[in-house]
Amino acid sequence: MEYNFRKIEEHWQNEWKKNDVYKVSNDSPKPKYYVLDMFPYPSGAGLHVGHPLGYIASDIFARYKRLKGFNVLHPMGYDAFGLPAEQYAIEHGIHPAVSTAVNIENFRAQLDKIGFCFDWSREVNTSKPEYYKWTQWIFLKLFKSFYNRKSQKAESIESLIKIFEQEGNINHPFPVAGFQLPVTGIGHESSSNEFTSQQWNKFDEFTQQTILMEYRLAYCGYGEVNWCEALGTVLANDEVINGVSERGGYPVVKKKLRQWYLRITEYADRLLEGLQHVDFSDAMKEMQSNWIGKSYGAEISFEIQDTKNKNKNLGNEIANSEARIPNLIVYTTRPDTIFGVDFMVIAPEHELIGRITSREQQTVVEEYIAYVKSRSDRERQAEKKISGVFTGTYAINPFNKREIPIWISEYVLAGYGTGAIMAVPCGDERDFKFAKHFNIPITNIIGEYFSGEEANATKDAILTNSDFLNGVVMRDAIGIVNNKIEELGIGKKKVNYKMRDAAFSRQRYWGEPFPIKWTNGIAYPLNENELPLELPHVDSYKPGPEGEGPLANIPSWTEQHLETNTMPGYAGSSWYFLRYMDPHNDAEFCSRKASDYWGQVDLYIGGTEHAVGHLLYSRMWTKGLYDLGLIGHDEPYRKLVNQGMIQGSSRFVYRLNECTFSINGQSGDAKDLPQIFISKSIFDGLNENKTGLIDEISTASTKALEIEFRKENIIFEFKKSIPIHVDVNIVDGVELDIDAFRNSRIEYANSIFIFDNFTFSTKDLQAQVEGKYICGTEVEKMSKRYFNTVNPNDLCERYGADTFRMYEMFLGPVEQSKPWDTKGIEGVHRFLKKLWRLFYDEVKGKVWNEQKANDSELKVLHKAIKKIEEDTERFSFNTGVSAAMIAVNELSDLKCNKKEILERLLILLTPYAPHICEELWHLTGNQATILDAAYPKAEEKYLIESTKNYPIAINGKTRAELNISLDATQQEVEQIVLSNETIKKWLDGKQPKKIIYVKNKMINVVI
RNA sequence: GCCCGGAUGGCGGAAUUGGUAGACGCGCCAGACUCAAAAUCUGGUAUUGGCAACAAUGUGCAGGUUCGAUUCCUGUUCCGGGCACCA
Repeated sequence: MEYNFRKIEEHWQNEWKKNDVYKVSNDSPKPKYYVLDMFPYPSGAGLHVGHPLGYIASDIFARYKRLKGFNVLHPMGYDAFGLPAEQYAIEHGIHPAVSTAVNIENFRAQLDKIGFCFDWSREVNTSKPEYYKWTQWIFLKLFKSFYNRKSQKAESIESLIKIFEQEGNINHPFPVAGFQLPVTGIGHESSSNEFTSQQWNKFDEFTQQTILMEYRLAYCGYGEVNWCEALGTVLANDEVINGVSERGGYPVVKKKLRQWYLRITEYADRLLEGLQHVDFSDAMKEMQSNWIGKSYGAEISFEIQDTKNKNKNLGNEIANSEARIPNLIVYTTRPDTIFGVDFMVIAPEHELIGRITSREQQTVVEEYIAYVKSRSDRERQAEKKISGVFTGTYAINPFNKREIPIWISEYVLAGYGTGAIMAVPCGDERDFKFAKHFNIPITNIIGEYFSGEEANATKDAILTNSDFLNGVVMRDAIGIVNNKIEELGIGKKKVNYKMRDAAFSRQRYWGEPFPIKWTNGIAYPLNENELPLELPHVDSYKPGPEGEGPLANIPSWTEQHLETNTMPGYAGSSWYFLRYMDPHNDAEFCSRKASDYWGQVDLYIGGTEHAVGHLLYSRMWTKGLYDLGLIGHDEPYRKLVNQGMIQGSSRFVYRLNECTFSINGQSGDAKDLPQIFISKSIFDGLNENKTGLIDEISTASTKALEIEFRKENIIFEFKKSIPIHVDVNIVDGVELDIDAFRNSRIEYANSIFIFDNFTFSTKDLQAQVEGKYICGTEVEKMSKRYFNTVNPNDLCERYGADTFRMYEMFLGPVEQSKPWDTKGIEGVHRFLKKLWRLFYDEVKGKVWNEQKANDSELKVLHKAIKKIEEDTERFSFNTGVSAAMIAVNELSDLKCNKKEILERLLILLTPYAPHICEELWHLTGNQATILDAAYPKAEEKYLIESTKNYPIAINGKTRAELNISLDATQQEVEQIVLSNETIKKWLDGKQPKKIIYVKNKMINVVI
């Protein structure tokens, strides 16, 4: 009886489906456990072997937890809105809903073959109205809320209105300090952004709503987008390459557009603090806290020398209001360096530029700003070339009244701090390089800590050239300066965050519509009973007139004054883990009962690429929903495991290029020439300029062509050889399947292959030649365009899902990135066959029996239980698989076919290889499914050892091995060791300095 | 440029807390079974020298701490992920 994996897997997949074995109830006496995979986008390319890595890991863990007696939720669904479907629609005219549905169907078929234990009755799809109704609903909740800094939580906007009616905004200032109240003429100073209750009550509705918008958690503002005039559309960052559009190569500039935002900055502190209560890797926590970027510093105000007005003919045309230029406010984390400031740098977007640029500098400044407009933030930061322009104007250091030139440079970003920095070249590398480049004199305030060759960002130096700070250690000076600037009223201490509010709108079609109507410039929410606001049908996916989304082209939409933006990809994925708990509820997004039962996701598996995007947004949504009392926990994920990427291992063939040939002196047409490929080692030889190689290649090619054309007197020449990607699926290891290659494309049909020893294969001669065509290899991203994708279904077809699952795990630690190589899968397949043979022999048939197990067999079993359980618990699935292999090898060696042992081994393996285990479980007489078997317990009594083979090292280098009792004392050990021949030889009659004996580890003799 | 990872035999990887570097698997070599092949089984396999015993070298590179470092520290190179509109 053979291991017929195809039959077994099909049988059990049907059986499990028929019996709804993966259906999970929200009502169970068992403890709950929630295992979640990161939400997949159903891409048209389908799954390759990299995708299921995390799903297999989570599946193993979910099955393991179920065996351990938990009620396990393990759902799957689709993050179905997204740019690729819309792009596909633009190119092929197929509605995104249609292509998405097709993709989902393929995706599902692929997943089903792998045998996952997903509860498909809970499937969600973010692009379905019954799902996005609730995305819109939550958006409205955020729209109707503000962040109360006093109570440190989200509260309803109604309660804020009440506060304004009673006390104005004295206790609740605008979240963005720079906000300017609209001038309403109702007894209000435009320079202040405080208002009283009386003022509030007199404001007209527009003013009131404009003010409230500044507080809402979901709000409308203005932001910059990548605008491509030629395409008339807004582009995503990855559609822009080096400042031009990916499609067409048209120029892209930044443009301000009305945008929706989420006020995630209000949650910065709580997002930071929450990291202390979740089980994420330190690297992940670090990435998130760096992204939030909380820093402590000071805002310092510098007066600006009014050179512009000074230079002008002071006439009466200068209105009073324009006469005084406001101060330049900089944010610094190092106020201690105030006397080392040699220049100021302001962002090219800085609002003061227009007012402070001197006439002489006008042209260069304008040119520079135009240049920067075409550059992305990332390009600006990554740029090694130093650039900038002087404004022609000086700021005044408030402490020593020194004149400080104000420069503009792209390395200062408008979005961070105040968009202006005080540059201290002796202490900051970037400032240092800038000063060197523009020959700005450098003041040294840190004495010998500054070499003059590079900046030194130390806080330990004793300050010099620093007026009242001379002799003070920098670290201490920070506080002194902070107090001083507050005392003098020239600045204040300031906590700053790098994180910005999250842009929450896209000028696209394929996303959730905003449930918002605009009337007289005021955004009004739709009523809850009007939800879902369904995405209307469109005929064209072209952008609207002013770069708005395609919805702006639909009269029935614009007539109702509905918002024309749609929500971004992360809207639906910010809360999907809650919908899985209660997926069919049409009265609520998720009942409180369901979310209280399931609570946090206990295990979340996904890639680090989501480290700061999805993970922060979903954490913020969770906190918002928690504040509003809609759920009972404020962190979505208790534990996060990051899976590594599976890279592709590409294969190359090496084609001769620019070939010419002649027959009997008559030159031939290049298109008649078969393509000629040289093996990797010959190609490498060419690159190393090995002598004579070209002749040998030409000779071999000529011979091959003579056979191919059945003619003689052929002269052949080529110029060079280039590597070409070849489909990895027709390469066995590095050996090309020549027939498959010839059949893959018409132009390859009569290819000629030249092997390492210069024998060759033509189409006709092939059978007579002994030789292998060896391909080159390279690790690249797994992608269709490199022909290195491997479809999991092909592997399931050839080896079975159980083999595929185990092999994916066996490749290495889940967290690590590694290249895929199909070659090793045979070993895992052999292991499963070996497991099968412990039960059934091809010749003898049934070999398992009901005999009593002996001690050595029990020892193998319990060792395996302990190891596999530990490894599974710590997500070390690769060593878990290897422990299973060891157990099967040892039981085979012991010729153990005893049900008493094997049955428990099956339970251990069923999370990894569910089909074969279920089959054997039933074949050995069990009626119920193995899915709910009880996980075996490792019993220590079978594992206790009395002696150990100790490595005996001389000066740390192992020289001998000795079996010594585990309860030996130091004296006993020394005696045994010193009487050993090998050790004596090394000691050479001398006394050892020391003998280190670490119980159960090792012994080291120090000479 | 900034932030976060990674690097160990021909290959994927193991070594869980500073304690025998290379478990397990692939590949390769040799052998058994077989008319033959496949499958299966047995043995070997880091490198160099040696018939062997054994010795030297060895965890990207250069240093350091330690009786002892793949593991800790400093510096450095290369590769991967992210950097706010890919998902």
